[in-house]
Amino acid sequence: MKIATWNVNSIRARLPRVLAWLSKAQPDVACVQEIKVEDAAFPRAEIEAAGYTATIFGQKTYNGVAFFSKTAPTDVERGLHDDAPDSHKRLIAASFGGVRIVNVYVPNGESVTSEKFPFKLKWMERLRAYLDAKCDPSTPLLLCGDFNVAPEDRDVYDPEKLRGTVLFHPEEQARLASICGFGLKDAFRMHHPEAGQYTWWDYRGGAFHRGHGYRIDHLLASEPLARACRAVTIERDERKGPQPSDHVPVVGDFGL
DNA sequence: ATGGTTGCTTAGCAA
Repeated sequence: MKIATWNVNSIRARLPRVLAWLSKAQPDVACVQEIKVEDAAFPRAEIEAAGYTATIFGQKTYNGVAFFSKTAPTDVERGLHDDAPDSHKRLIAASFGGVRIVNVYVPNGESVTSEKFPFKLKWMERLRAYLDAKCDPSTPLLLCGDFNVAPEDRDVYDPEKLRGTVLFHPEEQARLASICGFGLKDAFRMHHPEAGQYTWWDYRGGAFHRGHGYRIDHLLASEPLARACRAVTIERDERKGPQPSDHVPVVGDFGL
C-alpha cells in the first residue's frame, strides 16, 4: 500500500502536474494539502477520470485538505474535534482498508513575532489532544501532511542561521515532539538518517537552485504501521519543470 | 538589505 503526502499549493493551479504524478506514482492514497478551493469548485471529474475518489474538506482561497484514493474510504471526519464551525479547513481523517489516516495542514505561523505564531503552537497542541481523543496508537495509524516544522538540524539547509526562526523554532519542535509522543515515528527517518533531504523550497530567491530547503512534510506512523513500512521516498524531481508546487510528494510503501 | 515568487483575487493577503 502506497500512501503519499503532498502540499499541492492550489489543486486548480496544479491539476496538470497532479494528474501526471498520480498516473506515474500510482499511490493507493494521496493526502493533499492547500487545495485552496471550496467543495463546489473542486475539479472532481478530472481526479475521478484518473481513477481516484476525491474525499475533500475544501475552503475558498486558503487551506483545504483532501484524500485522493483508489478505493473509497470509510469513517470520514472533517476538522479538529474542537474546531469552531468557521475554522480553517486543516484536517481530514478517514480509514482505508484498516489504516486510519489523519491528513493535516498545520498553520505556517508566518514569523515568530506574528500573532499567527502562537496560533500555530496552539493548533499543534490541539492536534495532540485530537489524537488522544480520537486515535489509537496500538492500531495502524498514519498522521501525515505539511507540519510546517523541520524537526532537527539535519532537516534544514543552514541550522545555525535558521535556528529560532519560523519552521525551525524550538517551541514548534517541542509541539511536534509531543505529537510524536502519542506513539508515532517519523517514517522517513527510519530509512534515511542523512542530512539534506528536503520537501519544501521557497519560491523566492532561487531557493531550490541554491539548495535552501526544509524537511517539513512528514509521515508519522504508529508502531504497527511503522513495522510494515518498507520504504519512504521524497520525490524531489517534482520541484523541477514548469509550475511546480513549492512542496514535493513524500511517499511511503507499506507491506499491508 | 524586511528583499524575493506564486496563487487567489483583482491590491493585498498568505505562504
